[in-house]
Amino acid sequence: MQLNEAERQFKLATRDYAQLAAFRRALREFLSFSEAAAAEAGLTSRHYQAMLILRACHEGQRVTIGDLAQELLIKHNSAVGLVDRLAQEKLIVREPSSADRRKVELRLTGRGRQVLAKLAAMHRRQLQRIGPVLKRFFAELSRAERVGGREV
Amino acid sequence: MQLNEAERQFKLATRDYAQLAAFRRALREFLSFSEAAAAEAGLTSRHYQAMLILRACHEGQRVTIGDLAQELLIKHNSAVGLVDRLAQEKLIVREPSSADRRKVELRLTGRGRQVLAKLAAMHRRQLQRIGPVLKRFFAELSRAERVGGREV
DNA sequence: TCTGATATATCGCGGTACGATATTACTATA
DNA sequence: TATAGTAATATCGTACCGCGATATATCAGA
Repeated sequence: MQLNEAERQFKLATRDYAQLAAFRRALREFLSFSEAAAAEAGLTSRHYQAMLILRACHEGQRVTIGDLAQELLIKHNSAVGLVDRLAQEKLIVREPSSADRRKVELRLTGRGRQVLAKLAAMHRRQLQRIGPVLKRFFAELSRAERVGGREV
Repeated sequence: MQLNEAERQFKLATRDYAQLAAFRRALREFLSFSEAAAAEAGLTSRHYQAMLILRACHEGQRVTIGDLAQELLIKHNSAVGLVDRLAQEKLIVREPSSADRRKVELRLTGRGRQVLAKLAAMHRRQLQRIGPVLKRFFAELSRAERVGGREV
């Protein structure tokens, strides 16, 4: 196929596009799995991610709405809405910080931890399944890098 | 930290949650990068993904709206809306199929290919950057798998 | 105590995916 | 060549979610 100027400049051939497309496809499949798994529990993937962040932090540490926003790469007002939804589902509770009364600390409920445990286990298994595919992708990618951006 | 029933059942400790959280964080960072890169060109990440699919297919092959929906893991009515937006931005054109007049074949415009080439190159570089991180994650994950779901 | 910064909350908007449905075109069978 | 059934695309209304703008409460420093 005739390459256009930009494609020549960036040294991209159909094969490279196919490789990138395959990676994105794998990513979509994982995210789609995540949505479906969460949906089984009546949640969204965002809910799962938020709970994961709460559970992953060290004991004694408390995650605030601001922390959550920062970790999820969303604005704090978006995080407020997310926390509203999580609290409504009785997955987490808001606890006003005693040290700084502007802050709201978030804690998983028992139900939250149980739902999360199941979801986390499912995600772990799924990642173990797709791991080899992604490993191969990145191996090819770094090989291409060594020979100057294109396979030989 | 005291583990609840579900966590014991699935053999999950705080460290495992942290690992999963770190992976999701890396994913979010990549997706966020993708959104930002697309936004620079006045597009969304979805636009990029759709164009990537059109460009990745073998020469002579034509992607229809149904194909696009299937590849993007969205419903066909969602794909129609996406194609509307791409066509409005003059990134692709609709071409009624001569073989089956129900179908609409999609083709990248010159502008579409140029924009895509730049975005693809940026994504490729970003993936080369984050590759080592993800490789390490999957290595740890498969190591944990071999010793029975938990690090020793 | 005044001022500016910080943390959370509220409100309305826009984008996008979806379900339901419509429209057009193809295919098979009699 | 009717007719029924299926397939591909399009349309419409709805819902969710992230965001910008703004408000309110609290903290920290001069």
